[in-house]
Amino acid sequence: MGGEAQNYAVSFRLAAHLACVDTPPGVRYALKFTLHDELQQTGPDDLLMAEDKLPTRAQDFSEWYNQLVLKAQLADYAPVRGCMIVRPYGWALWENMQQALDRRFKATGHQNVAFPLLIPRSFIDKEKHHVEGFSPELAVVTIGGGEELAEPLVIRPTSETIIGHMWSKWIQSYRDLPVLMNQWNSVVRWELRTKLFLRTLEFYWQEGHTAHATREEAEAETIQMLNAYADFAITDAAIPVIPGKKSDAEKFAGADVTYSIEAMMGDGKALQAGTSHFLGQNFSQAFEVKYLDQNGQLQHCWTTSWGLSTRVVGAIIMVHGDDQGLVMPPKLAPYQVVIVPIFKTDEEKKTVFETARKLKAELAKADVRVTLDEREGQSPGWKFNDWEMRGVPLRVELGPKDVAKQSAILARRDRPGKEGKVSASLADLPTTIQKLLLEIQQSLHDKALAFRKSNTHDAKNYDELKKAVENGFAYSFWCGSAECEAKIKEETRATMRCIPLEQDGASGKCVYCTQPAKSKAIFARAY
RNA sequence: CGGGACGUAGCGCAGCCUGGUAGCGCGCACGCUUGGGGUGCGUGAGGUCGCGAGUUCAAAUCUCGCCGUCCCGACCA
Repeated sequence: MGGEAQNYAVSFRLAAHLACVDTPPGVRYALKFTLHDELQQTGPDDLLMAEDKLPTRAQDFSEWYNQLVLKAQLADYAPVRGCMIVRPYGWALWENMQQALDRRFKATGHQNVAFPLLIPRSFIDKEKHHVEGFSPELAVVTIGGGEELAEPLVIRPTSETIIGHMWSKWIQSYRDLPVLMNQWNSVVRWELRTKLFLRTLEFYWQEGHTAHATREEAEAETIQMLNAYADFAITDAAIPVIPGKKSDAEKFAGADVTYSIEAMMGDGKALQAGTSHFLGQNFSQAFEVKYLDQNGQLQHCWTTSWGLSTRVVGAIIMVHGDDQGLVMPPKLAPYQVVIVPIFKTDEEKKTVFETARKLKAELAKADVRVTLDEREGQSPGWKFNDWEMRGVPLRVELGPKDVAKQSAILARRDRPGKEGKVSASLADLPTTIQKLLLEIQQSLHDKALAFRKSNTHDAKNYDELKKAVENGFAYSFWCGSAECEAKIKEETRATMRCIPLEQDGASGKCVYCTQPAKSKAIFARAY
């Protein structure tokens, strides 16, 4: 049975109760206070009334996240530990992300492919670092068709090996290069500690794989795709990110250099939102991916790989979400606009729906992703809250008074309460809405960037670093030594997130050992 | 893998200590009411009490074992 669901609800109950106490007074919280007062009089059972409220982020960020994913119907726990089921609303968001990314991949000459789920165990063993990195988290198939397999198969944790194997057959000449491929799939890594979207045993992603004739070209590809991810995060997901280089301790097993984009979540923790690896010749040597160059010399290819996963769904939740629930960036939102009809009598219902359906068609025609909430039995107020929780960027409230005036109320999700509401005429609603959506997109990004800035500190010494990573990023000089990095991690639980590619060129003293340091790095506690 | 919590209706819980006909709320279905910020009332459907042994006339309840989930840590491109 759903034991997984029980515990969060236990704490949620408490959380809901505490939320009643902690929430500052205001119009929209009046109900909560009323409930709380009743609770005091009538006993704990009436807490049930508050059960569909979220905990606040300040009170329990982790619980807020867990609840929200389930309540907004983005995903649910699968019957297998650590696995998730992505529900239609969550998958619709992922599909929009896929499209936004796929566009960029195609524009830079990549083609989509599909490699198999099962990989011979021996393939993993061929690249030394890769084995070390992945062995503990492999799922292995040993029986097929009721028979013990001669060679165990692993469920792909990533596809470098099998792709390398095939490339060795396909690539012979410099004329065959570059090879620019990408695949959308899922991979399995046996993680010990899981959280919906952020770390699950199986997760959905894309993995790009490319092979090049020269180191320079492969390095340029690595950076190009890192930039594509950054552009996607900033312009489509409205998430400001820091592109940078990983330390040896944090890089991908098998890569020469790993780059990532790092984002700050609403609790000040860091999340690696995409990675791009320069693999050097590690895999081409292990799998003998070779080509004959213009001079008739046999050369090993230079390869790259890069990936971005459904983890970014988690980032969108944790960056933009507020105490009312999700806030979807308009460019990726499954629904950009929801129309909530308001009526009393059957006659009103008829005219309101007529106008609402017409409006929906017009918006759809203007390429706005719109839904009309035709559910029976729920009051408009209930629907307002429901769609706010689900993060729809813009709500259109349409009632008899509006139809009479040929106008509608627009409510912005990013500006809660009455301030976010304006009246707009029906005639030019599509234009007004398109403009508003762009505004919301921009304001989400700006707000997230302002938040990151205010929680990032140029920590000049170790004490300042310790303080900074309590609830944000420390941006500090680092000498580059693994020892300093390890000590910092051990003593503060903060890891070296990345060395930002953009540096101001100054040099200083390592935040830990005070030895000369040439570049600054981001340190933070991370998901 | 260590520490903690838990598993009873779709969901959240009570019942267990002290064994004796399985309960409450939400949700769901139906009806009325209400509807511009989480309406109110009534009626109704819904459960192998995680699984397996044991003790007992009798087990949701006591004993043992197993399985599973969540949280904290360790671990984690």
